[in-house]
Amino acid sequence: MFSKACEYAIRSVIYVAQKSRDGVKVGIREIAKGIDSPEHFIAKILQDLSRKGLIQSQKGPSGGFFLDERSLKAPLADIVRTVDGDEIFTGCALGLRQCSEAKPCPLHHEFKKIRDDLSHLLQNTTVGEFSTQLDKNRLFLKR
Amino acid sequence: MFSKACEYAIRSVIYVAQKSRDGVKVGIREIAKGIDSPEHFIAKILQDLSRKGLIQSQKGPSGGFFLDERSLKAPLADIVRTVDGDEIFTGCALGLRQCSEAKPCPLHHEFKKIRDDLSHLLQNTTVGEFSTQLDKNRLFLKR
DNA sequence: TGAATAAAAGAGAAAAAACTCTTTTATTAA
DNA sequence: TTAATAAAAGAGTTTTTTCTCTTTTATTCA
Repeated sequence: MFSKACEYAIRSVIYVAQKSRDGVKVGIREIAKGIDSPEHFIAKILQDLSRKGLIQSQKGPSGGFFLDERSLKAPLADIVRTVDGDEIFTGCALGLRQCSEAKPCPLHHEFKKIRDDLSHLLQNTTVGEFSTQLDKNRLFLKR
Repeated sequence: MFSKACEYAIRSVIYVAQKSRDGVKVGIREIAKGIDSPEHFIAKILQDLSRKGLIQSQKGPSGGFFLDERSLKAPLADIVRTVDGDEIFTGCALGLRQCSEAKPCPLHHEFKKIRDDLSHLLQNTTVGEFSTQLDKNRLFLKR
C-alpha cells in the first residue's frame, strides 16, 4: 500500500505531533526508538519533510523535531503525497497509464470507490489528532 | 497498491480468460503484446501461476496458455494472493507487525473498512467476467 | 522420427527501495 | 568563544523488485 518510507514518515510525524502538543522537541534517536524504525533512514525522510515544511526542526543543543500549529492540522494526505507521490490517489490499480472513465481498465469503476474512500480518509485525518489516544495507550506506533 | 508483477498477472490472466472463452490458446508473445508488458517477465509470473494451477498451459506447437472452467471462475483474490501474498488483505497500513483490534495503530479502525472493501471486491470478482466488455472495447488492458 | 514450436527453467543484469555510515553545518550554553 | 549537541548533507551498501537472455524440456505434426 504505502512504501516503508511512507509508513515510517506517518508514524514519525504522529509521534512528533504527540510530543509537540506538550511543547517538547524530540531528537531523531528518540523518534527512531519511539516508532521502532531505522534511525538514519528516518533521518533522511524527516529531512525531506522538513525542507517541504511539513515538519519543523531546529539544530543544536535542545534542538530536534517538532510541529507548529499549522503542521499539526495538516492532513496525512500531505505526508503520503510528499513521500510516495500521488500514485495511490490517482493511479490505476492495474498500472495502466491512460486508465480513465473513457478508457477504463477492468477494475476501474469498482476501484474508484476504494481509492476515493482512501483519499477521503487521508484527507480528513490530521497529523495531530491521535495524541490523546496515544497517551492513553489506546493506540500504538510500534511493533 | 499491487506490485508490477501482480498488475501484469491480473492483466495477463484476464487477457487469457477472454481468449479462452473462444477456446483459443495463447502464446506468451501475444499476451505480452496484448497487455503491453515485458515478455520474459510475465513468462516467469505465468509459470508460477501455472505451477499453482491458476492458469493452464501446454507446451509445443499449438500450445500456449489457457484457462479451464475452474480457473475462469477463480476470484482475482487468488491471483493477488499468489503473486503478492496477503499483506494487502491483512497487513497493517503503517507496517506494524502486531497491529490488531487489541493493539491498533492510529489508522487501524478506519483502514479496516477500506481493506475489507478491497478484499470483497477481489474475492467477488472473477478472472473470466470481463470478456464481453473487453470484446466490445468498453474495457482495456493496455496503455 | 525429426524439425519446429512453445513453455519451463536457469542464471543472471539493471533499477529501485531500504538502510547505513561519515562529515558538515548550525545552534546553544557554559 | 569554544565545546557539545543535533540536524543536514553526502556518499555509500544491501536487499528487493523488475526485467532480460539463454538453454532445456515437452509436444505436435509432417
